[in-house]
Amino acid sequence: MAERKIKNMEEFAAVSGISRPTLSKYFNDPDSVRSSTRDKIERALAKYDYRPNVYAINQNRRTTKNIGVVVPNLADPFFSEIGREVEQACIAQGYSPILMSSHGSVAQEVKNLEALRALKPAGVLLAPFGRASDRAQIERINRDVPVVLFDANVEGACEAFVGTDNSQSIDLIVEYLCRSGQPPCFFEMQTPSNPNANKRHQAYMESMGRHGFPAHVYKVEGDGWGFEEIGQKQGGKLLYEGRFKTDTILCSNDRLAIGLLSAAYELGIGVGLGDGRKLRIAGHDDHPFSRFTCPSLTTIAQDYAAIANRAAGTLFEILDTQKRPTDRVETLYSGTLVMRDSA
Amino acid sequence: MAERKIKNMEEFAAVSGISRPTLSKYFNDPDSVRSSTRDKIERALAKYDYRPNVYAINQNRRTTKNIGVVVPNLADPFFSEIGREVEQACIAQGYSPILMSSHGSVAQEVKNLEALRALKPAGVLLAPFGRASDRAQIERINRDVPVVLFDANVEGACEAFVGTDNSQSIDLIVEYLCRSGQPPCFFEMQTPSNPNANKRHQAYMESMGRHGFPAHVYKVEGDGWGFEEIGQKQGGKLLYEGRFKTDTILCSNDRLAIGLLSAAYELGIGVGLGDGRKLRIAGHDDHPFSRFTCPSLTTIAQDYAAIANRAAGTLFEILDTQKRPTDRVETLYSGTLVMRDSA
DNA sequence: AAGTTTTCTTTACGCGCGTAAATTATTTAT
DNA sequence: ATAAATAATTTACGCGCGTAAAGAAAACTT
Repeated sequence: MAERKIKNMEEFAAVSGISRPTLSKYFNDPDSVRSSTRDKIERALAKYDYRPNVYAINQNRRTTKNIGVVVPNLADPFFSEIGREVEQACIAQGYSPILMSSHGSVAQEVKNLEALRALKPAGVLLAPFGRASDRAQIERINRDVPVVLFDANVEGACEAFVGTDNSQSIDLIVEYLCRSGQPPCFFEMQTPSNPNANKRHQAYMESMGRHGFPAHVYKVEGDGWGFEEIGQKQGGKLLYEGRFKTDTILCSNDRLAIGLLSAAYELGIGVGLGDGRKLRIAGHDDHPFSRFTCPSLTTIAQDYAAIANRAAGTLFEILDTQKRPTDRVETLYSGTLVMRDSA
Repeated sequence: MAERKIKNMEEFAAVSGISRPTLSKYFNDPDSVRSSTRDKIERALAKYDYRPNVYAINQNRRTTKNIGVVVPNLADPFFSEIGREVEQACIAQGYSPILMSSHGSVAQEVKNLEALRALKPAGVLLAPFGRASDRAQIERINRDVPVVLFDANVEGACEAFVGTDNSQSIDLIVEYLCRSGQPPCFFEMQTPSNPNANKRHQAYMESMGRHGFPAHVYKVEGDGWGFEEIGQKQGGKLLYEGRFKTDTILCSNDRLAIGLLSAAYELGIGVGLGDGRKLRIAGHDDHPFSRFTCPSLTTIAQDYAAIANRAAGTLFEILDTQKRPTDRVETLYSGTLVMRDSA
C-alpha cells in the first residue's frame, strides 16, 4: 500500500489506467461499473491508498450522503444506545451519520439543527425535546430535507414519527402491579421535558380508571436532566412524610425510579416483594442501570433496536424514492414487561 | 431575515456591498476587517441569512477548522461527560469538534481514525483504548495532524498526554481505607481494556507496601464493557464464597463497584460504616451514578474538566504556534477523595 | 459476421470559495 | 494638508470532483 502519494483522482486515474469519470462513477456506486473495471480499480486501490476528497465530493453533489442524527442528551444511556443503533443503520445503508447531542438544552438543539443545515445532509433523524423544542427551527430544516422523528413526537411535524406506545406499555405495568399487590401511585416531574411523560401520565389515569382504582399522582419539581437527583431528593421527601397513598409507586421513568430507590434505601425502607419489604417501585425504559439497582428494578423495556431501525428505514425509503410521503406516518412499538425484584 | 435566497458569496457580496475577498477574510476571522466593514457585513447578514458553504471552504483551506474527538465509548457516562467538556472547549476556540465514539471496540476506533483522516482535521483529541489500540493507526494519523491523548496513555505516542495521576489517587484512597478500618483488597478485571487499570493495580501494590500491609488482589474474568455485570456476577461469587481476605474492597473503577454493591445487596450483606455493616466497598472515577448506589459509593473523583480543558488547550497551542512540540508532555491531575456511605 | 447495447474515454465546464497580486480607497500619523 | 500606513477592491487562478455530451471500445445478440 501507499507506493506513492496520490493527490487526486486525476493522478489515480493515471496510475490505475481508468479514466477519471469512470472512477467517479465507481466511487459513487461500485456496482455501476463493469466487474472487470471494478477489479482493476480495486487492485490499484489496494496498491496506492487513494481516497476521494470528502469536501470536493460534497460540494458538487446535489445531495450529500450525510445523515444528521440529533438526540437530546448523549449522557443519558438511553439515547446513547438508540443513537448508536441509528448510526449503525445509516452506515449499513452507505450513509455517513453525524451524531449530535443537544446536551439537554433546547438552545443546543437549535444550534445543532442550524449546524446541520450547513452540512446539507440528505436527511435528518431527530429525537426532539418535544413541546419544548423550537418547532419553527424543526420545520425550517424539514423544508430543506426529509426529517424523521423518533422517541419524542412533535405533533404533525416532519415526515414521520417512530416511538413507543406509552399507552400500551403503561397499561401493561399498571395491570401487573394491580394484579400482584396494591394499585400503583404515579410519580413524575412537574414540568417534564419530554412529551412521553405526558403520554404516560394520561395512560396511567386511563388505565387506573379501567381497573376501577382511584389514581394518585405525585408531581415533584425540578429542572434539567438530573432525574436521579430529583427522584432521590423530592421522592425521598414524599417517602419520609409518608405521603404515598399506596405502597406501590410507578415512576414515569427509570431514572426517577433509580433516585427513589436510593432514597428508600437511605430511609431504611425495604423495597420489593419479599418479607419485610414495605414498598414496591417500578419504572419505565429498562435503563442499562436498572439491572444493578438495589433491588433490581421492575420496568418496561422499550424496543430500542426496532425504533432505531424503523426510523432509519423510513428515512431511507424517502431518500430512495426521492419523494416526500403525502401523509405523515406514526409507528408505535409495544413495550415489554421486565420483572425484577423491586415490584 | 431571509429576504431572498442567497446562493453564494458572490451574490452576498452584491447585496452587502462588500467585495468577495473581503467577505472571505471576514468569515475566516471577523476581527481581521475594519470595524465599519464588519458592521456593514453583519447588518447584511442579519437581513439575508447567508452562510458560506462548508465544503467549499474546507476544500480550499490548507487546514480545516475541524477537530476530531474520539472516545472509546459514549455509552459510558464518564466519556460522555468528558467528551462534552472537550466539545465545548473546541467551540469556545472557534473550532468545529467532531465527536466520535468507538463503541467499545478497537476495530471501530481504527475506523473512526480512518474516517477522520478523510475529514482533514486540524488536530485530534483521542482517548484511546490503550495497549489494545492500534498504535500504527494512531501514529499514521499523527503524521498528518497533531494528536493529543487524554484519559488513557499510549506510551510515547503523539504530542502529549493528559490524564489522572492514578498513583496519587489510589494512594489517597488506600490511605483513607487503611486509616478508617481494615486495609483494602483490590478487585479488578483479569484483562483490563484500559491502561489506567494497570496503573491502578501497580499503585495499589506500592501503596499497600508503604503502609506495611499485605496486598490481596482479586482478578476476575470477563470481556467487553459490561463492567457492572462482571462486578455483579464474578464479584458476587467471591463474596458468596467468602474469598475476600479483609472486609474492605477497593474496586479498580466505579462500574465494577456498582456491580459488586448490587451483588452484596442480593446476598443480604450490609455495606458501609454503620452497625451491622459487614463490608466496605470503594471505587474510582466518581461515576455519575455513584451518588445513587445503595449505599452511595465512596470513590475518587477525577477532574474531568481540568483534563478536558488541558488536553484541548495543549492542542490549541500546537495549532496556534503551527509547530509540533519537540518533547512529549505528560500532564497528570490529582484525584480527590469523595467520602460517601459505602466505605 | 454484422448490428445492437453497454460501458468506457475524451473533452469540457461548473461548483463555491481560498488566495495572491496589483490597484485604489481610506485611515492614521506627522 | 501631505505623506505613510492600512484596508478594501479588482482581477484571476486553482482546489478536486460531479457531470454532461460525443465518440470509441468492448460486450452481448442472433
